[in-house]
Amino acid sequence: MSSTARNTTRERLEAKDSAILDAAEGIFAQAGFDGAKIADIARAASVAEGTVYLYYKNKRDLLAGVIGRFWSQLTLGAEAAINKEASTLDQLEQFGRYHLQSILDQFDLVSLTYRAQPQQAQDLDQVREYVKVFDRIMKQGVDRGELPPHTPVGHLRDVFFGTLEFSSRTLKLRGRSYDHSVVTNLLFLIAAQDQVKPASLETAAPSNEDLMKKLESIQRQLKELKTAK
Amino acid sequence: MSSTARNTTRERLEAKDSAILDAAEGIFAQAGFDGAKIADIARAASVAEGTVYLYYKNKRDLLAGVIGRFWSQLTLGAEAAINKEASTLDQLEQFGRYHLQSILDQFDLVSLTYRAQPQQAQDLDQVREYVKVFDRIMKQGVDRGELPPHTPVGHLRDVFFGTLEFSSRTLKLRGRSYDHSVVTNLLFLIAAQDQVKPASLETAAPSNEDLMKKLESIQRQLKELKTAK
DNA sequence: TACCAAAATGAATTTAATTCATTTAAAATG
DNA sequence: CATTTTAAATGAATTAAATTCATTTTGGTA
Repeated sequence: MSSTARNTTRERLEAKDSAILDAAEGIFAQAGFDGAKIADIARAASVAEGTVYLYYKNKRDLLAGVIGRFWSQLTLGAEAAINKEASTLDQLEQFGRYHLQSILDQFDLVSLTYRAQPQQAQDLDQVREYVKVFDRIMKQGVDRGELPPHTPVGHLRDVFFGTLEFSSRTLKLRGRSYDHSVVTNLLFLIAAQDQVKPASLETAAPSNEDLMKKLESIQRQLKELKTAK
Repeated sequence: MSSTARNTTRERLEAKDSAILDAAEGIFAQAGFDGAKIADIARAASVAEGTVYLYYKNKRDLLAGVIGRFWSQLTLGAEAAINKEASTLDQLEQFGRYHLQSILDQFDLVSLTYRAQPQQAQDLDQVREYVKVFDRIMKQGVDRGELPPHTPVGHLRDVFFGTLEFSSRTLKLRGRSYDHSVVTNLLFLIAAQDQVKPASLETAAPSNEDLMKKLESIQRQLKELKTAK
């Protein structure tokens, strides 16, 4: 067997695998897991039903293949969408925008990601890779001194992905499309957490606005007291 | 047919419906949607397979029944867990704690809620009712002046539920149990937003009415602090 | 007690995933 | 290039489980 021949064979097999994944992705997205029939997927991929089972152990495994490929591609896209020279907050904004747009575009596939208990732990490997994009941005932010050293990255990760996913559901439910204010608000929330507030300069007789600021400051302190207990 | 007899009959039917839901809840939670067999559910409920179909059109509809009941009960529990006299942030903390604890306890059922595209829009009615608990707390907060009038309730709702659900997934994934710091961190984020207003949002000069509301809020919080000691 | 209608049953049907004996195509051999 | 060997593909047969429905049972009413 020549090396050329082996390559050709492997390429042919990979092309068929791709065709099956493409077909499955379309049918799963359109019909959901239960609604998708292997017979339809096989027909769409121009192979026999039995052939699907040479590439994937069963229907669940086929779905895992589709989902895995989806998140891998998302990771590549995210890395391309983020400018590593930009400030941490800018990078988070780029990533947030990319993420929201992607999960809205491919809402049906994303929904299938979290169906039931993933049987195999490694079913979610590619999702974990994707999540690391966030972790890298945050780590860089801390290293650069743009984020405080105590930044709770783990918590913020859940805030980031949880908020964007629920926002995408809300948008879909209301039949609306990408809304940048979702990302803006989220970033504002994350940024506000570390905000250092400058002391205000006192000059003339206090206005109502000044009074309000003073009251707000008292309220802040009260809240801190309560949080502390 | 006497009214008493009719009641007895209805009660008997409702008891059977309950038995089927109980059985289904257990089997679905344990085996997932695909793994759950109607035959097993029927056996666990001590009815024939065919009987299940007198109460529910099909397997999907049965799952919807289980999920709907679950969220209805959660709504009742939430309302009991929240002290309506407490400050907005305290109520949010009570709700957040209750929510995280509940979805961790019944993680498998919660996961089934979002499986695939819900065919019927009204499949999520009970989830919507549950979400209104959050909206009511926020509305009260704005009315009382404890939250600024421009508070983006819709966005914060997605932050609240999204963060808690993703946090619960993270905790489960790592084999950990309820962690109060998740709720504390989330509340801190929400509170911080309330303190620091985005530069883009112009705030009108506060009226005396605003000042009075703020003072009333502070007074309420002081009372709570005193009671706590 | 006898009758009727509602409720329940479980065997039969249907649908769709999965298997596997057979065929076809590709690679290695000489 | 013809032959053998191995890998890949096929689709009919098998299996598993949801759903249906003809029949039986039950509870209420007269």
